Amino acid sequence: MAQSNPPFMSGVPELLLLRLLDQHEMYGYELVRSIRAATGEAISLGEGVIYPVLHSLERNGSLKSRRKAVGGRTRVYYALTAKGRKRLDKLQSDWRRIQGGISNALEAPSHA
Amino acid sequence: MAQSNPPFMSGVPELLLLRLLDQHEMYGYELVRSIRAATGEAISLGEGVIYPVLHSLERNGSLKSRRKAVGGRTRVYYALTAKGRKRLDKLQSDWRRIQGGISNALEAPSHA
DNA sequence: TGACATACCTTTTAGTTCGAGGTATTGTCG
DNA sequence: CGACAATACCTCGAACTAAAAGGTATGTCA
Repeated sequence: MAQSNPPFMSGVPELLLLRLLDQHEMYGYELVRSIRAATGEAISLGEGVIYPVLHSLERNGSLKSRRKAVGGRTRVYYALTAKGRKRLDKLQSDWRRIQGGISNALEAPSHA
Repeated sequence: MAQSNPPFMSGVPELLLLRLLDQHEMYGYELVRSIRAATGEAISLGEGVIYPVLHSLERNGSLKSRRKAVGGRTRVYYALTAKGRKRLDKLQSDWRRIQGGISNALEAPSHA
């Protein structure tokens, strides 16, 4: 099944992760819940989305990670690098451009 | 090259086409320019995007088409069906949900 | 004639989200 | 003590789709 290309979601996981990690470092499992909370339950991303994106962002230098043992469990905390902050800036401006463009289009009168 | 997954564009071509055709019938080549205009130049979609989407929307019954000869040239005009209008409603509400969720996330204070 | 705009179309490519599945540890409740 | 939920990490395969480039043909205008 795997509805793989849900409308309007492309790039969203990356934007949200970078945005949340810009506030403070977090680990994967925590991010799953933070995304739901930060978006007011509007967007929910599974672990199968979060972890791959986290890994690819770390690979390309946007994030750095450190392991931390907390109460017997090991957590992998991620934080933004300078490159990650630049990437976030770009994504945010892309988002605003597209969001604005669509707003323009939707605001026009219907079935004129 | 074919930058195939540009951020934030998934579902956008379909939404814009349905939205513009909800105002009045149009043909492909015209839609290419209308999208640029309607979005305030923020979004530009090539014919290689428009035509396939038009065809798939017609195939699934969201659009109906009629050929029309205009000044020696043939144009294929597309118009929304009832099903297309329902599809537009759904996409618009999906868009608003996601757009709202992202707004929430972006509005929170940075690097707390 | 040449060049450009109009008007239609297809093929190939890239890549990303998603669900499902898998492992292991800790905490909780009866 | 045993069972189960929650925590925490991870991988894989499938489905979908936007984009670029390329292709055809006609009309217009200098």
